[in-house]
Amino acid sequence: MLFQPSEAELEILQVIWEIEPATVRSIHERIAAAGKEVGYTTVLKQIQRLTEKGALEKEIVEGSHVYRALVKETDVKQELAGKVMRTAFGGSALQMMMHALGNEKADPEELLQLKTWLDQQLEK
Amino acid sequence: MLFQPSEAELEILQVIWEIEPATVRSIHERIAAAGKEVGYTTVLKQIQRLTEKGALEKEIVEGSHVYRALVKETDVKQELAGKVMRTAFGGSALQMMMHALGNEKADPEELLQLKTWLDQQLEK
DNA sequence: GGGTGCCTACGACATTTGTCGTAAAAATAA
DNA sequence: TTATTTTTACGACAAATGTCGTAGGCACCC
Repeated sequence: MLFQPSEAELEILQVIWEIEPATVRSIHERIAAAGKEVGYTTVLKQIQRLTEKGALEKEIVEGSHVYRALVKETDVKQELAGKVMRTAFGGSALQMMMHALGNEKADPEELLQLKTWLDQQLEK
Repeated sequence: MLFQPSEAELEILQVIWEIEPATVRSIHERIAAAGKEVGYTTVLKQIQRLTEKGALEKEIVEGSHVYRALVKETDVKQELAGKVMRTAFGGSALQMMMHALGNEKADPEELLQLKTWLDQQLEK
């Protein structure tokens, strides 16, 4: 089974996918910049756990520790979205979609892109 | 903040939304029928916790206990889908969509329905 | 009235999560 | 070479989760 990160773990993974290879400090800074105030050692601990679980690998380059993801962003996200769709929306992408956009009026730009993608899918 | 059920809790909520008002036994049976083997008291415990948390209410009708949901299906699901969209897909419904359908070739029927809904959205 | 069974109430546990604090190790600055 | 500042390694904890086991209650059957 593919790796299913917890919330805090996913947050860290996202940063790593973006700036990989990353140091604990750089990751902590990103998280902080995103408005989430959490201690440095808290982030470190999560990173260590992710490494234990095999989702990250640590490499020591000239004394400093840098981390890289061992799980692919697409795979993890596909697993996540797929699981939600299956367990909460009976496997219906449409249902999931409607609930996701629900009340908030969807961004027109998004809708157009979605339409483009959809037309493409229908052609096949 | 809206109620955010854990996995096991959501599974029970789904059954209740469907057959409400429900008894512990009927819920347990549904879960079992769906292929998830879990003890009767396990389900009971989850139901009691959901009730404590205010997601369900218990009524005693002629000696037997029946439960009803106090949280709306739409609200809970909107919260869930919205949260995933925001935290994992940067708020992009399109991204979530593509990952959800990802590898598996999407069901044409689904895609058509989605298209219909989409066109409707675009008109507004 | 006593036995048999289903139901509910409760507590217990092992795990997982999210967060830190502290101490040891390393790297830097003085 | 000593202070000082960073970093890393490890527990430690409380809360949440998923699962049961056990003990009482009640209802029904003979």
